[in-house]
Amino acid sequence: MSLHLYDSATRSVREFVPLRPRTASIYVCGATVQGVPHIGHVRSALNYDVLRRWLMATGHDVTFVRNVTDIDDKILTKATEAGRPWWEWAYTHERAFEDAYTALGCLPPSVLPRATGHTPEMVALMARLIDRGHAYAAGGDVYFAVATLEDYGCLSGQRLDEMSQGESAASGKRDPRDFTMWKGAKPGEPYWLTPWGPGRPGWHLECSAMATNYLGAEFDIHGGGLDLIFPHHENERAQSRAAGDEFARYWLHNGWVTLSGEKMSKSLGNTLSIPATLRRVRAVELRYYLISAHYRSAIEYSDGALDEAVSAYQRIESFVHRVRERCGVPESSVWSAEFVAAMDDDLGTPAALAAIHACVREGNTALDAGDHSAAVAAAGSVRAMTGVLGLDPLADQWRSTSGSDATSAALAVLVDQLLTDRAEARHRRDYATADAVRDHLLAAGIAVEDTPDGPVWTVKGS
RNA sequence: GGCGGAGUGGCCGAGUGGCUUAGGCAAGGGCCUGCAAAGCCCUGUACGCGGGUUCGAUUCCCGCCUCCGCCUCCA
Repeated sequence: MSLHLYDSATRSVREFVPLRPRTASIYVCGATVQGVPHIGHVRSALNYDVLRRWLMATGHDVTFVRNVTDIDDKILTKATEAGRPWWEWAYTHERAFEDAYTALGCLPPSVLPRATGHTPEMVALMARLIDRGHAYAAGGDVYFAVATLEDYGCLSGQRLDEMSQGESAASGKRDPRDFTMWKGAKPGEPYWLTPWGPGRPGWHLECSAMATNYLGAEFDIHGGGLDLIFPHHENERAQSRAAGDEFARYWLHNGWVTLSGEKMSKSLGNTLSIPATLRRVRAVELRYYLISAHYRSAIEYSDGALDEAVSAYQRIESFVHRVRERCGVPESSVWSAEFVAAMDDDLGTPAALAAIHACVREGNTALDAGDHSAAVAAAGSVRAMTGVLGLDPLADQWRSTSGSDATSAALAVLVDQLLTDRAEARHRRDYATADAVRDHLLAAGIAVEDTPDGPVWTVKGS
């Protein structure tokens, strides 16, 4: 079995065969940086991060492009409302998105292109399309003529004759279904110069131009949220195919995070921001929650479900920590066959997590039996598998930043002294004193457990 | 109107024509422990409704109900 992925274009699971062996090129639609990131945005990024990590783990050299849409109607509108320059508004939110992705453990992209930095490529693409008769300039705008592309609509399953009529009057469209590739400048708006007049990029054009600029005319995987299939991805595909590019070979789309049964979206205002969520749970726990459902399923967010995910993750984490305290740091080792099969089956993270939990149970049993080598082996596997998902409890990413090595060492001396006192109290059966020490430490955030190897203490949340 | 997705045990959430019918969380019982904690073992007996196909359907087919998404702002 090798990696199989569900391809939205063919509506089927297909074996992933990269264009060039042992490599993978991925383009993911990033955010329009108009506001604060919410957990739906992060879920999307997380899914492609898991895809990327699995490809890397299985020996692929991955080029991963995630764009930033930093010029758009909403950015201009919101910046104006806030009385700030549009570029400051965009960059502020770009930083907020990058901070969220980084906090959740997403690997940085190979390149993070901004729309505003790629207008020459967009102009070149429009020129090719106009030459080929697929696009036309009118009234300062440039439009794509959808009727000129025979299979327009095939990605999303839309039929041209069934499509509603789009924005109507006052534009220079020849056909109301044509979409805007380039918007002519209005007074006071930023603009870039083109042979057809000053203006700014339309949303679809920028992704076609940037994807092919960095990945070539044909590349492996194009990803994004389910709502991007139409019109965004349909139009990207239309532009690039009409220009003669092969474009994406596999189209992946992730499901929603819904809130109160509705899609979380900017326009509905029912969003749950990342900064707010991270005040409640740790980033790694949120990551576990968002990965615990299959990427194509909808997640109906609830505080209760998030709490359950926190407990589930802590079970894994606590096993690895117990092994570390009692047997030394387990080195990342091998994946189980079940884990590999799950990941290869369209990134089956639920089954992959089940494989991890099976390994945790085996390891706990070994630890209880005093079989340290089996426990270390299990913990090594757990580290390897959680590592692929970006959830390794001992990864640097998730290390507590609360203290330096020096303060940790100082703390250890003090705690060990208290535990020595407690051991002496227990030895003379003075359990009241022994329990008082334990309660005292617990109140300070230090949990003490008695094990066959002696007492083990951990700082909560480390 | 067109296109698409979903309804699973107390909760989250996979999956499958029957076989051991994931996994986690929560609950109850047990083991372990001075007591805890953690862990381990056991228990619940689920697939929206009505038909059909089949030896057998939660899984396939038909109809119905409910919910959700997209149809040029959206991860």
